[in-house]
Amino acid sequence: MTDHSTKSRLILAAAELFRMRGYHGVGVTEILERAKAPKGSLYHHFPNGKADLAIVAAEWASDGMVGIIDEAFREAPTYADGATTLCHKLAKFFDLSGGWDGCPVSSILLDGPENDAFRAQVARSYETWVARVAQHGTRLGLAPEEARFRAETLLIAIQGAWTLARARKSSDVLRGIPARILA
Amino acid sequence: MTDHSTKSRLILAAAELFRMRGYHGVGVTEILERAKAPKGSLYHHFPNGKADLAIVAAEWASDGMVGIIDEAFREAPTYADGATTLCHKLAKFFDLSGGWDGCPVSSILLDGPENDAFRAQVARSYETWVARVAQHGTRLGLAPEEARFRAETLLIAIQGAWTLARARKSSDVLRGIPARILA
DNA sequence: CCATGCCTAGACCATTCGGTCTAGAGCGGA
DNA sequence: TCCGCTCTAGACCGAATGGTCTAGGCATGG
Repeated sequence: MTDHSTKSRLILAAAELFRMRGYHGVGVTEILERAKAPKGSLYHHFPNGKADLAIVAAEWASDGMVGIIDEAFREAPTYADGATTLCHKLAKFFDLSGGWDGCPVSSILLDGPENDAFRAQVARSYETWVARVAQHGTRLGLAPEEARFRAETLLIAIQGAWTLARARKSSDVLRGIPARILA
Repeated sequence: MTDHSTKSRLILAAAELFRMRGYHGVGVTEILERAKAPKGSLYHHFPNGKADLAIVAAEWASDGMVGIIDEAFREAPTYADGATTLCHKLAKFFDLSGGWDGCPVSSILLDGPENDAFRAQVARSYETWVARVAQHGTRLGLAPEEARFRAETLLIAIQGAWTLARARKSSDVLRGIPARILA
């Protein structure tokens, strides 16, 4: 995905646009324009068109989130430190996007076709994120059960805060999460 | 809105459909079919068409949420009891919808046109809900500041849990909120 | 130096989109 | 009775939608 191949450009463009306006809010031609690719390329790389592309874009975005989680926890001395860093990193990411973007993963959920493949993809992403945060938690000394419980709480709060942040056009609520759930 | 006028039917149909598939995921003709109304009626009652209707539907849904909040807290002996009842009521509502619906308010946010009126409407709804929960909190003995803080935490958690519930097709996570934030 | 893939290119298509417009039903008041 | 107004009714419109299809560029391997 770091390369500049047509396929990569399509995935990147799709992820960016979907997280701004959701699956149905973005037209295929708009994705093509942003990726500077013709229609033929899209349907060559993604035979099922928009739906295929959306799933792959969501997977890519989900992997990105895993990367951010790892970064946040890598040098954290405690679980609370890691969680706090994560919230701040996400707030920064939100600010960079102009205070509007959502995560492509849930954008697809809320907006995509009533397709079980879409729903399942989102569920899988959540599970991956929770597992990853929990893994860092146990590494940092939490009991496995407690780590899992706290990881899920953290991700629930992040998801809710992100939505509120969009409504308010302010990332403050993301930065405020640690004060709420790490008391 | 309890009446069966054409206008009411339009609002209800729009709210139901938007919360299932978001603003762009629903066509005007589909709303018309569900409401059993012709196009002329829509553009008579809502001169700006779909956008107007969406705002009004979101307002209506927001009022419904306020009603649920009041119901949950009306006979609650403590804030924690009220918050717990609220989570269970919402979980039941989620189950009734077949485990798929989101709230129309945030569906519009994530999906609607990049229109500031839409964003502002969502922000207003959140503020109303937080204020209402906080009001019940102070009535039940919390200090105003603490009530506001805990109300916001509760609504953040509900928002996040709702999204996760949709992904998992299970309302369990909504019922589990009290155990996470009322510790 | 041509043959054989992969990939790009974009014209083209049917369908659906949100929205406009004219016509008239139905009703309350003069 | 007939006017005037609100609301219903749906034909109709241009634009945009997602998707298909044929043609050709261009590299690689014989």
